[in-house]
Amino acid sequence: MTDPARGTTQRNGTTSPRYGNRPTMKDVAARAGVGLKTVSRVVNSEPGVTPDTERRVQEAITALGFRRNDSARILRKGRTASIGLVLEDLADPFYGPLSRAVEEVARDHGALLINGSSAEDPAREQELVLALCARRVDGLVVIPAGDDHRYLEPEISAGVATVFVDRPAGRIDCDAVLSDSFGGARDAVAHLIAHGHRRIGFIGDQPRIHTAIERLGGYRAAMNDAALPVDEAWMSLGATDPSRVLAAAETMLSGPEPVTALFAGNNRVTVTAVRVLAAQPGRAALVGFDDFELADLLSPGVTVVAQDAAQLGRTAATMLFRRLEGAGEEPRQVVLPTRLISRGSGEIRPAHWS
Amino acid sequence: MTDPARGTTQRNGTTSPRYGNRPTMKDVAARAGVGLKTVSRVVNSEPGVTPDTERRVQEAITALGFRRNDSARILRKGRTASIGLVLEDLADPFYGPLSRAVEEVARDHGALLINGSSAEDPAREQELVLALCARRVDGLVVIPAGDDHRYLEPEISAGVATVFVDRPAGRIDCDAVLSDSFGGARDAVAHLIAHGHRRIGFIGDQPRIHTAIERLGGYRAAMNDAALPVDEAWMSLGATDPSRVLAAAETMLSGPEPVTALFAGNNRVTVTAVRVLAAQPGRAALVGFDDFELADLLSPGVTVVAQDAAQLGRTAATMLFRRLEGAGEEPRQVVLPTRLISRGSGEIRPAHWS
DNA sequence: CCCGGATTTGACAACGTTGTCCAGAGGCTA
DNA sequence: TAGCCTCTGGACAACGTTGTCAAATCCGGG
Repeated sequence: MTDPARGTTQRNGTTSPRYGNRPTMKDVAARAGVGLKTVSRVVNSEPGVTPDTERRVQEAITALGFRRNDSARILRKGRTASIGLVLEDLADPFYGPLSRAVEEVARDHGALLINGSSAEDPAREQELVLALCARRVDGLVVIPAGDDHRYLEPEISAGVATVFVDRPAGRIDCDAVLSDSFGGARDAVAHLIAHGHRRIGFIGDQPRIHTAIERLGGYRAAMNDAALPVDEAWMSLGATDPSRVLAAAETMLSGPEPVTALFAGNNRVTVTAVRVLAAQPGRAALVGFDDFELADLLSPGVTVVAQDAAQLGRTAATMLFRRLEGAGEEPRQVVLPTRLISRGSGEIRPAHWS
Repeated sequence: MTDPARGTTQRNGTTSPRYGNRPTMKDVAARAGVGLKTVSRVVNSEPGVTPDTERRVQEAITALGFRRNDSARILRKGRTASIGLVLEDLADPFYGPLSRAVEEVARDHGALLINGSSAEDPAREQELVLALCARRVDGLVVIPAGDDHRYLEPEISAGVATVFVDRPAGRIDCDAVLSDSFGGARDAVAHLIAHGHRRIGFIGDQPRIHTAIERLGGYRAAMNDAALPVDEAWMSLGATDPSRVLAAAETMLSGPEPVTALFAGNNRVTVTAVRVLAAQPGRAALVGFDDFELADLLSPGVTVVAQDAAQLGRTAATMLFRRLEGAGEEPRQVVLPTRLISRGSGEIRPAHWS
């Protein structure tokens, strides 16, 4: 036995398929009584094969249950027709539609999608990205967890098309598709101010994350535009697990001068905030970043700054394939607008996003 | 030029990396002044290399930006360390956690996950599955759209470990992990009957889909157990897009003898039903199959039959890897229980699932 | 009936890696 | 110092496919 990783018995010259030892073009060729290359031609629908020969080959393929081994094909051709998507957590309702949109664009280009969750851990992000590069994916869509992506430089200059989404790349110059976090946050807080709120709290993601900082900036800008003071105690950045958010919200909502409104920095924070406020007697107002299902059916409805996750994914994937098709332009940054969907009580209820 | 698919210029004997023409172990070996196999040994941390030699190789690897080509490795070793997951729609909140759970188990086994959405189209399911087989994934987790999977027979007997989830395979004998749709549905409807309802409507997925039939069966069983008559007009199976569900619900809720309660066959139906009922003056009761975020904060809270999507995925992936590790047992079918979470007004509100 | 050109076919190398196996260097014992 | 053993390193084939190129075959026209 020459290779213990393969089937139970070594090849013995017959063409019968064996468990774990799939038939190859060579087997098909032998069975059809033709040359190896002729099988390849039939499999790839290349011209120059007589109908009679083709029939014989097709019969052999069916009889043996042959299926082309794409690993070998990929090795030979140099393109894998697959792209990688690294995001934070596939289970998060924000990333599902994004992922699906990327997949749809990939499909239009005949590519498969390899998916990985970084769990917001920079080391795991890097590990995943490099594993994908070793697989020689043609391109990468990355929602970064870390803030230093110099490790990607050799890959990119070796031709791996790369687009960052939701957050820009750190310390390298690279394509990116972002939402207007700053503008969206400013709109959200301005909305609260317009409704008479003066003491407004912001609960956001960890300060390591770009969008968290941008949204905090938008919050500050809106308060500043309205000449309102900002108390340090009104701003809380950190993990988005329910316990942390709950604690932060309760602190802001208690004390001698509690906030009268909360601005939640992303969908997970918003959901926890909804729960906290539902349990409070004198309900504070709430605006959340990211829309979510049934937000309009809660009472009161939750006003949100909506970003179109699917559009983010679609745009990124489209940029990626354009780059793969050869355009060697400078890296671009695309910023998509957000949309304030007002659902405060007494206001009209617009249709749910999408 | 021997191969136009590769870089802009043919290899010329130097070892410098070139755009689209990555360095190989051969290049590293030349630069480090060692043999090819020695580089392989260093890359794979195999024993039998002196520290000095190893250092020289490592330097060459770094200098050239070498990264092992896993396509070649896969071809040689016969295992891809990747599994495929074919589901209906990654954007559906039911599949996100499931997918994540599969990924997590795969990760524990050092495997990557290739993801594809069938869009509930049997042809697309087959196309995806076969594309994954051509990539020689080690295993497949399939949420089937079609009902005839004989096309998978050659693949399975060639060693592709396959587990079906949520719905059983059609016309082949194969591992499957299911939720107790029948029992869950019966519990749901029994719950409504216990609360005094006599005319109960069921809106479910297309009759082609196994779970839809099972849940309809559970509905019938519960009605039958209570000796209640069932009107044909109370049962509607079909696509789960909002317009169809809306029409079905409105028909059931109108007329001389409207239903007083609805049982929704899955999460998408439930969401639409919530909207319909919210717009109705005399609110009918609602129980839904599948739990959803914030179901408890709607008023009234929505009682659901919860299935643990993550647990489905985890179980399936675990079975898959066990099979890969060699156990050649008979195909097994695992049925996971569902859990009725009662949230009707006036009742206690248990914590949200998970 | 034979020649020229077009068409069909197959032998062979290459893609980049890993498994096998052998050669050479170095150390130890007798 | 011969003989043996261990350790390190490298040559080579193989994985299954596709691109190149040349050989074989066929056809019609002169």
